[in-house]
Amino acid sequence: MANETLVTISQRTGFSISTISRVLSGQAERYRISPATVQLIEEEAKRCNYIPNLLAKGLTTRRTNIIGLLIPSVDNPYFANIASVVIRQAKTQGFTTMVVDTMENEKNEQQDVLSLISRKVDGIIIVPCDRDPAFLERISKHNIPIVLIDRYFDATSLPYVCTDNYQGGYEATMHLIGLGHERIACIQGVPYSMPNKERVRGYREALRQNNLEKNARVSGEDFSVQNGYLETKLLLNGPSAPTAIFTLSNTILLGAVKAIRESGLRIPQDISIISFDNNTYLDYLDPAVTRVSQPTEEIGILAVKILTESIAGNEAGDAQILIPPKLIVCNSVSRLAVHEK
Amino acid sequence: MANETLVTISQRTGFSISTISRVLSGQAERYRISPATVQLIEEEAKRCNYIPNLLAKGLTTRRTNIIGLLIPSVDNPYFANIASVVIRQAKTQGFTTMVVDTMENEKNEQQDVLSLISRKVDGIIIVPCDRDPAFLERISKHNIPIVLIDRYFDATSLPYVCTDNYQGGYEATMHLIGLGHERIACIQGVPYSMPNKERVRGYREALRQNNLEKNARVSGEDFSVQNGYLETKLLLNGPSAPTAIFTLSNTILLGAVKAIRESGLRIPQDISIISFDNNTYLDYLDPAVTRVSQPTEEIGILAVKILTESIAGNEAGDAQILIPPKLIVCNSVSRLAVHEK
DNA sequence: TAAGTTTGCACAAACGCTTGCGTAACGGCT
DNA sequence: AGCCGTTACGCAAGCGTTTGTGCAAACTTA
Repeated sequence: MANETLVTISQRTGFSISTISRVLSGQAERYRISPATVQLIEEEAKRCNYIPNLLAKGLTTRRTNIIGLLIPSVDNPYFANIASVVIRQAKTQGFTTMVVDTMENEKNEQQDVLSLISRKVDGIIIVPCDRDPAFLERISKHNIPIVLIDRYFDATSLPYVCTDNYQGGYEATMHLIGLGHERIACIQGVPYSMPNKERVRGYREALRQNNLEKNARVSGEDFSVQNGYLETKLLLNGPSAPTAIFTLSNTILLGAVKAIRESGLRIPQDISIISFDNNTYLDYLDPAVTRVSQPTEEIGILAVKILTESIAGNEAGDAQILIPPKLIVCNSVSRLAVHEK
Repeated sequence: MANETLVTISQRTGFSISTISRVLSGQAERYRISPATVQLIEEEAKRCNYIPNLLAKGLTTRRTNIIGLLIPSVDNPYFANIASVVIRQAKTQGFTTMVVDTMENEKNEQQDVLSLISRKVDGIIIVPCDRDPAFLERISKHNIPIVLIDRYFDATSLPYVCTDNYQGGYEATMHLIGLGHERIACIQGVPYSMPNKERVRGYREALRQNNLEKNARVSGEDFSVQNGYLETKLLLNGPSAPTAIFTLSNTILLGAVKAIRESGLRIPQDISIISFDNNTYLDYLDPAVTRVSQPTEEIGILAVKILTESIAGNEAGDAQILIPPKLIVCNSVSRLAVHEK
């Protein structure tokens, strides 16, 4: 009872394989198969639980309706969220998604991309962790569409959909300044990564516009809880401690919160904090954390849209899109009285 | 430069397709291909960037080295974590994972399973959301291995790897009782789901062993924040409010915390709380939440192991395994003085 | 009724790979 | 010289589809 194929149905109904194929793939009228025949074949297919072999179909049609999604860590809620959106959105377009976890390792990334190509995915959506676009650009020439998300490269023609990290950094900092803060420290993640660079650029620009550039303090080296913790310790114990800290990711935030609590300081009375990345739990911290929320939903949806268009041959494929983030204001930032400055 | 195949390599090297195939799939010595030939072919393959077509390979070998993973919600950190483990573990065994989000919908689930079978996955790991195992059992007869995780069915021979939810419910409740609590309310999720039933059973058994069964109070109807919020409101405003609340999931917990805060009560001084599910953020709530942590790592690893064994033909395939959870003690439960009882 | 048109389907090649079997060439042995 | 065992590879079938083309039979039309 296991493997029904077009052949077995053909034998049992007496029609040729091609007729069966056309009926079962909805091409009946295009090939003028009579309604009677169609019904016979469809009934038999149903009866014997025919399941088409998509490998064979893919081999001949050169289309698999699979898109590959590569992300650095499925375990990170931010990426999991994006994956969730992409999977759902792809499904509405008739695509199945293969999710690969590159573990933030460029070696893995290259290997995984090749593996997906081997599997003949129709297109690839990727959060690149390589510093160099060369590999992906080469792949892209192989006429397989690629869309970058969350991170992009400086001088590349690869299409991307990302948060406008510059604006996020800028708005967060302006928010702090607007409430009277002047000594604002920024704890960053991986310094060379594009999102990080842009966030820092926004931070600096906001300071500059308010003649505070001399107060700029950027430290930190990766997107880890540990990093947030250590850098915060240093800030709190150093000279002229900041009145506010801007953490560039949710992980860094957690480390910062831990360090602040250990020091006995209260948020926001003694020190204010603002962060990048959104998360349900941030509403349940005490106090709820003011943050820059990235438009994951829009990113996922747009990426799929661009990719599927490109797969369909419509060259909307070279879109390079930045989506503005949203500032979610909660209670982790205090308004400073003038004398406190 | 696009599509190199065995044929093109064959033409350029002058060797037959079969020879190329055997060399490139490491079967060279088994078929006594001379070292000189091997080197020639391998060099040419490298030079022209040959990428094997796994569709074709799958068609002939009837093995794809893909496993399908179906989970109810990629967006839920608990499931995302499991997915992460499965993907990583599967990769070490040479398998790629196709992740599908069933959105907690049994109709989707069936459709998704069929789709994966169409794609000729070698096996399936699934968090079932159907109440009835009939469909999966039928599929399983189709000689495609299936392993259930996180949830299982009562009277089925399908292999599974799950948390020992009974023990989790029992230990959490015993922990509360041990600290002097006697009025312990339990807010549950979907009542008929196996994990929920088992957790409640453990809760009741702990009460019973301490002659507190008359105090048992189980309410709630699904694993949502909303549910946790509403049920907690009811509990706090009802007669003889509990001294402790046991929430059966992280989502329910969040709702409960919100309700408690709104009521002005303090945790744990005024009311204690303990929850199911682990999450980094729980350490950063104030206070950090005492919780029953599910062994996601072990579940994922074991599930992959059982599945791959079964795929390999070794009938370790009918394992049914419960793994004990771990109690993580934080500060959300107070010790009650005797007179407070 | 002959010629032309339409209807309804079958043939067979192709997709890229694996694999059982066959066999030519060569060397060693008697 | 004849026989045999290796060595080193090639042949061709088959996996389950799709799809361009071909072709009888039926139906029109004049």
